Amino acid sequence: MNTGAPDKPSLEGLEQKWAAEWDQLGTFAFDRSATRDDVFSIDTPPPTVSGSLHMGHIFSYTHTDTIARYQRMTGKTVFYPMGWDDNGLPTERRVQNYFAVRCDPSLPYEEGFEPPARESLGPDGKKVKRQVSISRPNFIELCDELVALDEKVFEDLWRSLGLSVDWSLLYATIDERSRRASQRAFLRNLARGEAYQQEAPSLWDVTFQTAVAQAELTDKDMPGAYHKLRFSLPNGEDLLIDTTRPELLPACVAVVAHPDDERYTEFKGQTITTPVFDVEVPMVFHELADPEKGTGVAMICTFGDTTDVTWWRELNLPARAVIGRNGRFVEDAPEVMTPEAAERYGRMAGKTVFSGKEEIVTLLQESDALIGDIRPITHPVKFFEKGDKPLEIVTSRQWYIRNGGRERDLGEALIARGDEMQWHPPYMQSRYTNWVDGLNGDWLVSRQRFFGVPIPLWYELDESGEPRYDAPLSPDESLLPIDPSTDVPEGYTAEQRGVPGGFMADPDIMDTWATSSLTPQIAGKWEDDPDLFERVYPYDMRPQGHDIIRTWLFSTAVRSHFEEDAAPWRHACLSGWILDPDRKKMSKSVGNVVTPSGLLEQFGSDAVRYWAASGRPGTDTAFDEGQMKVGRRLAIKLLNASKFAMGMGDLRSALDAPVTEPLDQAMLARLALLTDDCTKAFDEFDYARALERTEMFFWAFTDDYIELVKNRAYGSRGEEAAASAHAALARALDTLLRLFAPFIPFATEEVWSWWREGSVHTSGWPDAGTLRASSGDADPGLLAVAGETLTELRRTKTEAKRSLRTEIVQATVTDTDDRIAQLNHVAADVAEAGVVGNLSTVGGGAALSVDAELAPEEA
RNA sequence: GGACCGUUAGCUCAGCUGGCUAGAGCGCUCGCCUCACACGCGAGAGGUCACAAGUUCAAGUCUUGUACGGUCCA
Repeated sequence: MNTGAPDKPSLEGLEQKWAAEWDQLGTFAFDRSATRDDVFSIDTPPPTVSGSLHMGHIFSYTHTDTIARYQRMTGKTVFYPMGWDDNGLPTERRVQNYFAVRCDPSLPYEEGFEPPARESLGPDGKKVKRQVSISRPNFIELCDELVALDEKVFEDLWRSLGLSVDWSLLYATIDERSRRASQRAFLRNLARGEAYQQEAPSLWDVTFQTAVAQAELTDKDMPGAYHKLRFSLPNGEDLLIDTTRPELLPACVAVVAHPDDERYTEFKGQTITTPVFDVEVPMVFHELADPEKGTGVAMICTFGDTTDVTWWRELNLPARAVIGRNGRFVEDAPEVMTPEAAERYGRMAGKTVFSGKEEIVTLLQESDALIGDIRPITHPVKFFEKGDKPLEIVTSRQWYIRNGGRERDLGEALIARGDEMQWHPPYMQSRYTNWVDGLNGDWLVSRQRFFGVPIPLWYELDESGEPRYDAPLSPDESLLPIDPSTDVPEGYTAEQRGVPGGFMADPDIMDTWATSSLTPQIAGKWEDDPDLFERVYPYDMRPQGHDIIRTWLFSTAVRSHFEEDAAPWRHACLSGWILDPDRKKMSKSVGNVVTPSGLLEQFGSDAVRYWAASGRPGTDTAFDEGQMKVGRRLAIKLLNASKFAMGMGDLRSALDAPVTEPLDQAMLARLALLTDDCTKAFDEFDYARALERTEMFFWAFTDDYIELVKNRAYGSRGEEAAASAHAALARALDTLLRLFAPFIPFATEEVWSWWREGSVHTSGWPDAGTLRASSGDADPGLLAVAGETLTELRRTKTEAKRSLRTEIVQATVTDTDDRIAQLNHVAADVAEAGVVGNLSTVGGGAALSVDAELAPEEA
C-alpha cells in the first residue's frame, strides 16, 4: 500500500481492516501444488461449536498460530485447517433444545421437515416444551443448520483473533466427509480384525443409557457406607462380610478371599449361604481380594465394580444381573432363588439403586443379618465424565477396537509410536506412555445414543427373526456414508427390514472419539483426494490440551497405527490451562469466565495474543489483564517507533545502503544474534522464548538505540553518518517487524504497509547471515556499553531532578580498559544522546562510573 | 498408592549444556510535557533462588531426600 505513516497511528480497527485484506488476497491459502517437503501441516483441534469459546481456546489457538505464521515465513506452505466438532452429546442436547426435536433412528426420513421450534420458540413466539421425534438424517440436517449459525460466531472470533487458517479447508465432524471417513476406517478395522463385537459386561451410564469407554471415566469421591452382613457357613457358623453395596446381595455369585489368608483357606470348596435370599454360593480365592479390607472376605456380585468383572471372568462364575439398563432393579428375581426368596426380592424390583439399598437394609434387619452399625465412609466412585450418576456395569453387546489393552504386543507398538513423535514439552510423553501401559481393556466404540456417526452395518434375521451377529452385512465403501436405519443392504429391499429372513440395522452409533481420532484423515481428505492426503500426511504438528492425551491423542495414534502404519504427526504440542487469578482452572461453573470477544475489543487482538504467547508450551498460565495491557503498549510502541524511524529519512531506499558507523553495525550484529535465538526457539516450538527475546531487544532498541542515533540521523554529523543510521534503522525495522509478525500480526502488517509491498506474513523470515554481513562483523557489545553509559548520564540528571534535555557541560566516564575501548567507538553518539558538551573517557577503572557537570538551571 | 510438573522480588514469570555482582515486566517510590509515543519517558528501592544433605575449584542450575502446591492415573 505504501501510504506512509499516519499522523496519529492507532490500533483501532486494524483487526477488521487486515482480516478482510488477508481474506481477499488469500494470504494464508494453502498451495496444494507444493510437495510434502515444502508443506507444514497442522492437525488443528476442532472446537465444540455447541459450546462457547473461552479464554483457553484463545490461549492455545494463538500458540498454534504463532507457529503457523513462523513456518509460513520460513517458506513453507502451511496446511492449517479449521474444523467444527458437532458430533456428540453436547450438540445432540443443543439441537434438541433449539429445535424441540429428538432423534429416533427407527423413524423414516421426512422430506422438507419443519422443526416445531427455533431458539426453543415456536412460530407463535412461545417456548416449545414437547419434543418431536425425527429420523437421524433429519436430525443431522438440523444439526447442519444450527452449526452454520454457531460457526459464524466462531469464525468471526477466529478471524478477529488473527488465526491464519485457510478457511477453504473447513470441515465439521458430523459432515458427510467426516462420516464417510469414520465409517470407512471402521469397516477397514473390521475387515482386518481390529474391530470386533462382544457380549460382555461394560460400564454403563444409566442417565444417558449408553456404554462408556475407559477413557471417558472419572473418579469422584462419594459418600458411601460399610454394611456388615452375616453369611452362613455349612456348619451353621457365621461368616461376616463388609460391603458398600448391600443392594447387590441378590446378584451375589460367590464370596472371595485372598489365597494366602489363613483365616479363610480352611473353607476352600465349601458352600456359603447368603442372607435374606438363602442362595448357596462357592467360597473362592483370588489375589485381588484384600485381606486388609473389612473382614478380608468380599462378596462377588454381577456386577458391582470392575474387580467383580475380573473375578467373574477369571473364576468362571455365573451371571446374575439384577440392575437393568435404566439403573433399576429388574423385575425377575435370579432363577436360583426359592419362591420365598424371590418374593423378598420382589420388594426391590423396579426400584432405583438408591431405594433398593434402603429396602435391602430393611430386609437384612428382618433376617437379623445386618451386624452392628452402618459405617459411613467416603470412597472414589466411577462416573462418566459428562454424567452425574455413578456408573453401573451392565452386560450388553458392544463393538470394540483393539488398542493394546488386552494385547501386550500391540500396546508396546503403540507406546513405540510415541517415540516417533517429538513432544513439546518432552515430559508429556510419559502421560501417553503411562496411559497406554495402564489400559486394561480394548476401546469400546459403540454408543447406544441416537445422534452421531452410525455403525455402518446390518444383520441378517433368521427364520425366527433373531439377528445373526456373527456375519454382519457391510456396505461397499463407495456407498459411504450410509445410515443403516434408512439405507438398505445390498440384495435386500426396504420391505425386508425387521422381517424374519430379512435384515435389521445395527442400532448404535460410534463414540465421538472414533470420528475425532481421524481428524488427520478428514482434514486431509483421505481417499476422497489421495493426492492432497499425500502432501500433508503424516502431519507436522498436532496441537492440543494435555487433558485429552488419553482420548484424542491416543485414539488418533491407534487409528494411524492401523491405517497408515505410522505415527500421525512429527510433533505433539501440548498446551496448558488458563487459570483464574486464584490459580483455579477457569470454568463456566465457577462463573469466572470472561468473554474473549470483549477482551479482544478492549485490549485489541495483538494485545491478547501477546498475553497468550507469553504462556510457555505446556505451562498452565494465569489469566492476566495486566499482560494484555503490556501487549497493547508494545503494539502501540511499535506503531510510534516505526513512524518516528520513518521520519528520520527515506528508509525504503536506505534498505540496501551501506552501514558504516560502529554503533549501527553493533546494533545489527546484536540483531543477528537475536534472529538466531528466535529461529532456534521457533524450531523447537518455543514461541514464548522467541517473543520474550524479541521484546527485550525491541525495548532497548527504542529506549537506547533510537535515542543514540536520532541526532545523527537528522544530519548532525554529516550526510554519510546520517545515511548509515538510515540504513541501519531500515534493516532493524524490517527485521523487527518480521520477528514480531507471528505474535502481533495486525500492528506489524499495518506498519509494513506504510513502506513495503505485500504482506509481512509472506515476506520471509529474517536471515541472520545477511544482517551479520551488513554489520561488517562488528562487536555487538558496543550497543550495550553505549546504552549503559547513556543510562549513567541520564541518572545524573534524574538525581538532580532536572529534565533529560539539560545539557551536561562536561562529563568524565571511567570504566575498565576494555569497555572504554568499546565506548570510544561510539562516544560521539553517546555524547549527543546525553546532550554532553565535552565527553572524556578514562580507562583503568573497576566499573562504569560517570562524573558530570550539569549546566546551571535557568532562572 | 503410582507417575509427572512446579516452588526464584509483593504479583506474573525468565534464567537452555553448572561459570563474573541472580534478570524482566507489573505493582511500588521519586522525577520528567526530552522535535514518535502522557496509552508516554527517565531513575530507584525490592530476593538466604522452599528446606536439608551430597557431587564439584564453582550449584538457582546436577544427585538424593523432605515439605508444600498442582495435574494425570490407580
